[in-house]
Amino acid sequence: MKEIEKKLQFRNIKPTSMRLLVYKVLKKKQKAISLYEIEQEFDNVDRSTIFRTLKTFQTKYLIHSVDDGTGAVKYALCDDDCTCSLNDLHVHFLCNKCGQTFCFKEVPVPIPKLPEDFSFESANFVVKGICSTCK
Amino acid sequence: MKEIEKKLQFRNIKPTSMRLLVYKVLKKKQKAISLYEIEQEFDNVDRSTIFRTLKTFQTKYLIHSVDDGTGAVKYALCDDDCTCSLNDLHVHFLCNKCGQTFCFKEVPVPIPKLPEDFSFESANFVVKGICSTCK
DNA sequence: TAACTAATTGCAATACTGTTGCACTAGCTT
DNA sequence: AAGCTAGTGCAACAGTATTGCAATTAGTTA
Ligand SMILES: [Mn+2]
Ligand SMILES: [Mn+2]
Ligand SMILES: [Zn+2]
Ligand SMILES: [Zn+2]
Repeated sequence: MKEIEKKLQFRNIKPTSMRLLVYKVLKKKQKAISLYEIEQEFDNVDRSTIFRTLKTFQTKYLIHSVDDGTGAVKYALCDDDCTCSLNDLHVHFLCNKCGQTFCFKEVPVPIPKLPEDFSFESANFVVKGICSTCK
Repeated sequence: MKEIEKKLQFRNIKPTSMRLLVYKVLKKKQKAISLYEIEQEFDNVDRSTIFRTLKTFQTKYLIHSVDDGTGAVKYALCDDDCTCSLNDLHVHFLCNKCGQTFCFKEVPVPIPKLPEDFSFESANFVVKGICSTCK
């Protein structure tokens, strides 16, 4: 338990009870999940509180977000040493069957050759298909 | 002018005046643009009509869509021989400065090696940076 | 041509996600 | 204890996408 508090403190986030709860949900899921999904995990927690918690987490590089095209942004825990820079970019996978979104942290985003004078700053690469469970 | 009508008919789309107008806007822009941007090009055209026009176009592979993370889906013309299959997938580029979204039709989406038992069906690859104009 | 039919369009209402203002509270500091 | 600050809850709002339904148009048949 202290474990989680340390993780937050390491990222300069005051470990309030709400934040610990949200963190635990993200930890438990081990996937990228939406604000709505997090909300469903609780009985009486306000959406905007979760929303602001996620913003805080993201600013401090505790989590990153993915837009998988389903309409809702999804969030997942970063690795301990993540700074959400180019090196930390990885491929995400949306299962067309179950709708779950996976972090493929071991699959880096390939950097394609761009036309002259277009610079690369970041990227969102979402692969869609069928996941191993739904196969 | 007949030119455009033929393009629509070739895709089995009845070339109504609304549809010709929407097509012409997409043609003129030569970029991926949102429903809202298309709406702005006209004085008195209903949003839902444009919306349904785009759905029709997309179903018939006349256009494809990109979710670039800006909140609004963007649409761009397909090539004549496009069937929106794996071969037709290409990289899109969102300029962080001007917000415009470009189709890089000559840059195919790289297919990364996925973990065991995850299948590839399609992908959305959006690169973000500064475009050649904003540079 | 008149009547009939199906597709298209316009208008209004709604859903869904994300975002903000503001008041209240809990916890820390002096 | 009083004051200060970050965090929280509630409600309202914004932006985009989507739908129901009635009105219109285009095409077809008698
Ligand atoms: Mn991830
Ligand atoms: Mn494109
Ligand atoms: Zn699945
Ligand atoms: Zn630009």
